[in-house]
Amino acid sequence: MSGPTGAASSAVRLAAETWESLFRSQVAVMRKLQSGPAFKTLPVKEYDVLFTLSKCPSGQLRLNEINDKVLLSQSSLSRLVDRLEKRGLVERTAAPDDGRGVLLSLTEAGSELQKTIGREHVRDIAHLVGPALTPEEQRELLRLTEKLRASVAGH
Amino acid sequence: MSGPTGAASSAVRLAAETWESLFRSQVAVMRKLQSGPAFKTLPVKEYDVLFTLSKCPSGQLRLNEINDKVLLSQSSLSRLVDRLEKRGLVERTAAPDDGRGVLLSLTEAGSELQKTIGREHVRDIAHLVGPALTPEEQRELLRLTEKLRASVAGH
DNA sequence: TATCGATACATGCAAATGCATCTAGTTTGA
DNA sequence: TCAAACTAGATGCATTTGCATGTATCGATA
Repeated sequence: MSGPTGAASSAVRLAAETWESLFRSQVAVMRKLQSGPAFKTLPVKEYDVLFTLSKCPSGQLRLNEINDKVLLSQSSLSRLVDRLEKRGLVERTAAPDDGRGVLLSLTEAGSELQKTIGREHVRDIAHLVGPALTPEEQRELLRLTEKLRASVAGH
Repeated sequence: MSGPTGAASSAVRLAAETWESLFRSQVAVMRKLQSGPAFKTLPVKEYDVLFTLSKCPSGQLRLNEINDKVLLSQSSLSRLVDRLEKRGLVERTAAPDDGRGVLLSLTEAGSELQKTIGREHVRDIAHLVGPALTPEEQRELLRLTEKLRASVAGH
């Protein structure tokens, strides 16, 4: 048996290995997904913004809310939205309650494109994840990652 | 009860939601990690290459092997290695068995820097993951993500 | 063994990204 | 109530990234 130091160190090691495994699995899956034909017309990061908007009940999100969901700097998101707007897929609106804020919403074309890519994307995901894990395992993975995300978000 | 179509669609939905949750948790954790002081001196992606080399038993890896672990195009990795080499952290060597190949290895300075950053990085991970999940949950998450990664890798 | 396709890595170049900074609007508190 | 500190988002600029392509080597086949 190791003493307290050994126990603490093994807890640290477990956390590190868990994160490493989560990260590498994300890389492996993402690599496959983004190489699919669905993302020839629109990069994954841009699709992700359309997707996030499509899932939001009000249909509108502040840029800083979107920024929380995406691994991009504030300025990069601003310019990514520029590109989406130039393509007519999203619309910027002044936030009614905050003069500094910008609300983003999907245009009709943006919504259509999201659905089109989304259908294929979801199929690709199912082909990768479905054979890898049983439904119970998927539910458990969903639960654990959601728990982790919630804990980290509440920093 | 829904018929076969309903069952299939719910399996697809579960896979999609699982992936979405895995992805968002990765984003949340990575965001925290990369904003830490450990990565002021070296970007996370560059650290990841040093780390990968440090874990490899032979101490040498082919560029294409590293490329499998990292979410970067081949050309981006090539230039990332240029930067590491310019800083004296890694060394390129011709692969003995394949005239096209390049072996990468850590220099002494690279190994030192990896250890220094790594110690702090591991601590940061433990502070994020440790409070979020019990050790059993972490082990299960590790198992599930590794199973997923292995399945996806074997395409 | 000469040829043709595939693989490993590098490089030119246009596009995307992040840092620092700017502007404008909001909140705080003396 | 007004100045100072703070927040949301945009922009200049240097760095990083990916796509397309180039060069060299490898492997299979005829």
